[in-house]
Amino acid sequence: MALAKKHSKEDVLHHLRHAILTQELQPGADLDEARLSEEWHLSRTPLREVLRQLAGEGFVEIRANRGARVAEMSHKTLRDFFLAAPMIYGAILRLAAQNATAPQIADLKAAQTAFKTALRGGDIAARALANNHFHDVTGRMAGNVYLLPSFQRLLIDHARISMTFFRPQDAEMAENLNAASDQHDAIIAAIEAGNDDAAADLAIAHWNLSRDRIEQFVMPAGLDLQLGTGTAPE
Amino acid sequence: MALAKKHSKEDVLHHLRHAILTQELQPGADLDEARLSEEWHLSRTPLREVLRQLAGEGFVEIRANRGARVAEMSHKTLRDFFLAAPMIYGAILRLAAQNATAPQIADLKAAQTAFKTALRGGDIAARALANNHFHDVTGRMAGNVYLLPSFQRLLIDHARISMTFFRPQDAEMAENLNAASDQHDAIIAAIEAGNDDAAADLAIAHWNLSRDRIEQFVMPAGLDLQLGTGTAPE
DNA sequence: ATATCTATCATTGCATACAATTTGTGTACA
DNA sequence: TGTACACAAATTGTATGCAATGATAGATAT
Repeated sequence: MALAKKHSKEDVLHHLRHAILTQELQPGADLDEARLSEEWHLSRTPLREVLRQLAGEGFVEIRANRGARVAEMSHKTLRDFFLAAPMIYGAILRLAAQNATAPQIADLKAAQTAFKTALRGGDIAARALANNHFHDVTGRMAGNVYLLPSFQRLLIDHARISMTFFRPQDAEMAENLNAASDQHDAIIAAIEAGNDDAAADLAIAHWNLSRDRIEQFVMPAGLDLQLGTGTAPE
Repeated sequence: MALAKKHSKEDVLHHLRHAILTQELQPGADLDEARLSEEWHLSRTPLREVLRQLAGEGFVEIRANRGARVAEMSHKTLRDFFLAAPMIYGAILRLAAQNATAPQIADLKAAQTAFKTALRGGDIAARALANNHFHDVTGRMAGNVYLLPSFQRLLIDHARISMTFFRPQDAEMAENLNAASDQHDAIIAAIEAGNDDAAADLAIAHWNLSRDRIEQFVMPAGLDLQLGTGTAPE
């Protein structure tokens, strides 16, 4: 897996980021320096620096003398998330519509194409990563150094939350995803037209859709069975 | 200066943060690993980790194979700053008013007392640090993990911009500072009363005041002399 | 005189060895 | 049986030496 000698530090960074975004490494998972350094054929010194950098980006948390763990997610996290997301994302998309350059718009379209491909492909992790990349591009379009740090953290947990709350069997959820894809298309159109009001509105709508998806999961319709009986009531 | 063996890593962190906030270390200044490690009696390994951590917090920038520098500030920075600040800070103060606990309010009052003392003391750097601490406390009151990263970056450059654009001789600027102090008092009152609308409004007003102070500096009234003559016109 | 190539120097990056801290386990004693 | 203490093991933190990379200056050729 990890034989390339040259950029192995970057490789670890990318791998860990992906693994955390896709929940291959779950929140709270222990990141052992010694194990990782063996696994990636890298000494502990640069590996510790990688973990420090990931901590700065919000992927992991480091406690003194107690090592690194994948950043936790709690109930409070969800609330904080949906409180902050519409505002930050609205601002990002508004600025993106104002400032996007032609090559950036090309990037965004490519990201959306990849997202649609991933949608058809059915690999949940690939979807989450593609979606993450789409939004990441909008962040760079906005180009505001003060907004970016919060936005990036939102994107991390957006991916993780999606992975947590996604039920592949559910038809309603599939429909929801198609709606999300359509919104991406609308977002691209608004940005390309430089219509910042429309872009900001779409941001809100997009996050509301996410919220609906999660509400479906957190507060499902009650099971139509009584515990311990194994038969439907009445 | 640095003889305590025990927490020297933390010491370096604090020192560098302060030095950067007060512009003792100016934007773009080179941070040499070897020099710092001698100066603080610490080997290069932990010192590099300190620099990595500061990079994550937005104090410094690291370029591969080319070392660390104090984070730059450009013209664009100022624009980005005043674009993002009212929104983020408004949100922070709104949440602070909703969520502040009694001990946090006590902290905030203590911070404001210290700020007033610093105002009278006349040490510009001390003022900037005291002001920074006041706002930092409001950030913790808000307690939203997604908003905090952007807020902290705003605070870093708020301190640095203040240090850059402050003219101690100017009477108008002294008056402006008193107004800022009064706003701090009003902010405390709004938070203590749990009045989130008022807190959010005060946030906007507070940043507008900052903007006025900087506009005075960036766009001063033209000098009443003609270049090259040495005499007043007319 | 200018430009380019090369050799040397300074600085950063990585690996290994060692020290310190924390965690886990066993045992003695109430 | 439960608690406290002490020792052992595992893991993190730090120091130092060496390798690799980028900057600088000098020499040579055009």
